[in-house]
Amino acid sequence: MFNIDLSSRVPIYEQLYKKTLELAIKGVLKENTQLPSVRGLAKDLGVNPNTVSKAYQLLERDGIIYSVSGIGSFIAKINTNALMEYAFEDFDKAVEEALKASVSKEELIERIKNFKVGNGL
Amino acid sequence: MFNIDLSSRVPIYEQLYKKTLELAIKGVLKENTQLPSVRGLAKDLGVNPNTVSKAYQLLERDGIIYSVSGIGSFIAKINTNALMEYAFEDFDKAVEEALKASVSKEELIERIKNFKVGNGL
DNA sequence: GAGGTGTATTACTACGCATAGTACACCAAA
DNA sequence: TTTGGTGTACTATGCGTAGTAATACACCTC
Repeated sequence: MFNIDLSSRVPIYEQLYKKTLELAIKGVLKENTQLPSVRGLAKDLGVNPNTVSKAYQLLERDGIIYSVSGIGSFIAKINTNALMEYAFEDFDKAVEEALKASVSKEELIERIKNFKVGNGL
Repeated sequence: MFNIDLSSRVPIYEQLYKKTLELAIKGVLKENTQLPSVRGLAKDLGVNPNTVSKAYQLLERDGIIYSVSGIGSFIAKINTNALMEYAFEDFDKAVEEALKASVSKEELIERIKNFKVGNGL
């Protein structure tokens, strides 16, 4: 559920943040669903509890989850539109870069149409 | 010509790499065009010569430029198709991520059509 | 009380980016 | 030949961030 890439240059806590957010957007994790405990998830992933804690704190700061001391962490009431905007964040940047590199909108659209999932790497 | 953002979290040498490649793709820098000298560009940008050197060495490794000791660095013979593939690298990643986050291709295409340059930040 | 939860703190290590300084080999032009 | 510019190489250092390690505390449930 929370696959992360330890060898990636993207920080672990950031991967956890994104993954959780992604699952929330997709609806896999619904409101009030309890997340794995800080220590439990850390053990599962083979990372330090502090790292998981950091991800959870960022998620709470941004209103994606809420944490209750002594109880656990849970998915918060979700504003779908706001979350969707987040989902477009990296996409917009990439589009901007491509356009600056003199790639036309039509080319980008064509590329999306022909896009096969699993191209990566 | 070589605007870079010193406060960005993207390494300077990587910004230089991308910027040079972008200019090569756009045709602003044509084959055999001489690039600024390592020391000269470093002074202009207010960075260390080693940093510029690193960018140039990566560019040479990837066949974007060629360097001649005692002379300078120049834009190499360009395989436009290959360079174009590079231009799509980040874009493809972003599309992949968006699709994984259950955003439809149609939504992405619509977003590109409505995209206004200068959205960023 | 025991054991689970989130939270906070301090110290430490590891790594990559960047700087600083120096040195060498090469080439072109005065 | 000398001078000054070029790329290249090397070592050392500083610095910020990520991550680990080890505690400790407060809270809740059973």
